[in-house]
Amino acid sequence: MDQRSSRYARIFSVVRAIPPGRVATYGQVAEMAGYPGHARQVGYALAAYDGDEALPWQRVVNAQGRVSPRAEPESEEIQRNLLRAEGIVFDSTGRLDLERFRWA
DNA sequence: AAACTGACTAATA
DNA sequence: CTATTAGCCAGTT
Repeated sequence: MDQRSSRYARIFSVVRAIPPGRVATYGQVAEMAGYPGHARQVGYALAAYDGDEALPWQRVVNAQGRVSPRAEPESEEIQRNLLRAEGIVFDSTGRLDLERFRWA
């Protein structure tokens, strides 16, 4: 993907702005990017991410404070690993405290 | 051009 | 707690 999709560009911009040790929900990113209600589009944007540019995609979780399942089952563990390394704590059910870690 | 497919969410039952 | 419904949009077939 490239600049053709201005939507994606703005979404990535917001994701890149999430500070370490914090997380944001898809809906939150969409809203901050200027697309309220387009939470799904945020997920699609990340799914289309090649890996070229630096992007902390792991800091984006769903509204339940959980890592959304995707094609690769192992990537879920990778994501939680990255977040734990930043100080995020998951409970026994694999859920994190949004009230505490959510990026305002 | 039409149909399918997904890293989502909030509301309702 | 699970299931269903409806909004949303871009890339692929």
